[in-house]
Amino acid sequence: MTDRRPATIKDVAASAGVGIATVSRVFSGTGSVSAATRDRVLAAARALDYRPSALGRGLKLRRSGGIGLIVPDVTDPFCAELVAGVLDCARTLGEHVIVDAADGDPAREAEIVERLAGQRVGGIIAMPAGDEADWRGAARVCSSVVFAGRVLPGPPGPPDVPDVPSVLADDAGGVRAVTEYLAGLGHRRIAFLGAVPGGPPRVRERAFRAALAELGVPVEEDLVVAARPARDAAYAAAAGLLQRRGDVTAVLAADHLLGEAAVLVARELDLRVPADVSIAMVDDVAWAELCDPPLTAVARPGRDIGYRACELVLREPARRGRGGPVLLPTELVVRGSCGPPRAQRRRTLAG
Amino acid sequence: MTDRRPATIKDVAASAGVGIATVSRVFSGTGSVSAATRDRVLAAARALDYRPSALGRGLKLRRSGGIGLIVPDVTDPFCAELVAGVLDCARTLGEHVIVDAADGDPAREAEIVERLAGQRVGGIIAMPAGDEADWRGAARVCSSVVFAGRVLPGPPGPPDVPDVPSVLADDAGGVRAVTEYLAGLGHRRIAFLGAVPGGPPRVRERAFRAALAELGVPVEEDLVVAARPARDAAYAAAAGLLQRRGDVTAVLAADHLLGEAAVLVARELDLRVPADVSIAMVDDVAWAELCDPPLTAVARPGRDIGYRACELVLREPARRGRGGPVLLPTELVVRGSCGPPRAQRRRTLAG
DNA sequence: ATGAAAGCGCTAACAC
DNA sequence: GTGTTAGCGCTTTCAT
Repeated sequence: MTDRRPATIKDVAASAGVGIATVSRVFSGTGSVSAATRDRVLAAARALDYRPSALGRGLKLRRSGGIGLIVPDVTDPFCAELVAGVLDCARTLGEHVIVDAADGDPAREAEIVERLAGQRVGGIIAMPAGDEADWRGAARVCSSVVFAGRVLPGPPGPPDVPDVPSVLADDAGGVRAVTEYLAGLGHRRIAFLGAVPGGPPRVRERAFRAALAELGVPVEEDLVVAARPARDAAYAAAAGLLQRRGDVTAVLAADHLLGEAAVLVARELDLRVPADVSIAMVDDVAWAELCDPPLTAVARPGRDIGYRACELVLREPARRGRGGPVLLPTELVVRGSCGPPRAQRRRTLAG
Repeated sequence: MTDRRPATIKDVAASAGVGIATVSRVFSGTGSVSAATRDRVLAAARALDYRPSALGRGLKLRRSGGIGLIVPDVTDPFCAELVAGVLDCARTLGEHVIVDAADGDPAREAEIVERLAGQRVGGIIAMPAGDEADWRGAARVCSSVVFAGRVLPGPPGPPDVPDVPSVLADDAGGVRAVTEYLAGLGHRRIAFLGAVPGGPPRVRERAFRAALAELGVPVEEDLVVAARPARDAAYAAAAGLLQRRGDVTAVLAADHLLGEAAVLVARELDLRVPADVSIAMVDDVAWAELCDPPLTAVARPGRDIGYRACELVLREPARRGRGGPVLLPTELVVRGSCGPPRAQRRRTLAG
């Protein structure tokens, strides 16, 4: 059984006794073909197991179609949801998706963009790791780029990269909601476990401060800590915080890694949740519901973000980022990890 | 600023004052070019922001390169790890990966295969949902297909689809290890929460039975239950089991959905873990460590499986599935959710 | 070492 | 309605 090469349009044309243009018309749906001819062509194609080559078509049309998707890490639950959303939308629209993970490394991200450009993808969706400089070139390389779930780091005020639209979760709204919830429970010494400066723009931290200010609760700088986005750093930050300030009654973690760290440290310190400390976090990952007590969290619509971004990149390549980022609503999922604050407490790590 | 079309090899040739063949040679590394000429070409290319079109190259070479990856669900932690592994390997080898999710639907899976074939990918890696019939055609459509992390359902004995290699976790070994561990703790009434018949071949269940038999522990049919792969079905199965048989001292869940259900049901029934029931599961997902007590689990090397599958599909398209599936070792991660059995117990769901 | 030319499989004008 | 033809951007003999 020799592995013969795939049938081409020419084979089908010959076998059906028609010209190749007719075959093309049948498969691309363009032009008009008589029903009889169409049937003959279809029959021949089926017999030959013919499948139009996206390569030939793409070359002629000078675009391969398809979109590129760059995330930091496909195993991160939020990224995975976002990927799933993009896949859903692309499938609906009949496009394929080339996925790659940049692991937060701008250089690797740049390489991926380069490869995607070589593939002549129709658009790129990215949760960017690099900064403005890294993406300035990329935007030129591909007709349409959209950022999803995250924007470029940089000064708070101005837009990120000119003309790159983005679709994001309303993090500020989510953080405000959970902060108000915590304050409403009676908390006054709320700690914020956030990401390091220099990383993505700290909209969560800013929203936290703003919410506190609005509620008339003074912000204690000592309670706002930042960690690098890694498990050990997150744990260290959480441990440092909870040991240093035995009087915090609630911890708001800015992402699921930080939330995990908070839960682990609380357990290590024999702090009961929520009796001794309330814990809440951004990102409603699967374990939030499984842990004991289940964790109150701000759910970001990762799937919707991906879907929307894909729509943007595929359907509206013209309209570029006009009107600022698309903000999708978050939802505060209240579970058992937050309660009213308790009298002063002071603990240190055992051992 | 007009969005002019990308530079072609012809533009570069003209700009560098050489023939297009020379430019081709420079970029494909084939043939020999004088250093001086190479530099001129490179300079011209840089100036024009030239990037070879994978389309043109692919058409000429009659293959687009790249590989297709089909999983049931990218948000499933195991699938995500597998995807990450494939991505790692493909990146190393300079190939791109088209990913799509079939959601366990054979029809959707077939469509995806069809699309990938149209893209003329160099190979396909799949965690298959369909059965032998569905894949018989696919294998013909693409020169190299490999199954990863799962094989086709079907009769236990014979190979699955002729000539389709596969790389799998050693599930049987993992289940045997955890079963022996449980038995070693003193458990005699161990329940098995598995997948429905008709789904993937029940190697876990078979391994469980075999291990029990080997240990001289009689298998009670009543303690071996199966659920459809969905949260509600898993929960129902776990609840039914634990209520019906208040005397089980340990539960072995065949995947993380089932494990989740077991944990939730145990909590609902006010069963202390591991004092009242020990719980262990296959799949060492993130929450296993976060839940209280942390769950003992069989870790499957999802990432390695993906990596290996990618190597197989890319490097050894010739050697097709000779010597049966590649089996990668699992690891029993012992945490706090299993302990010695306790005296008889009898509980029912409150309300 | 380098250039000219022939296609790879397809679509889009343009004839008929 | 249908066939013919000219490329799309590239690799690859085959000359030079």
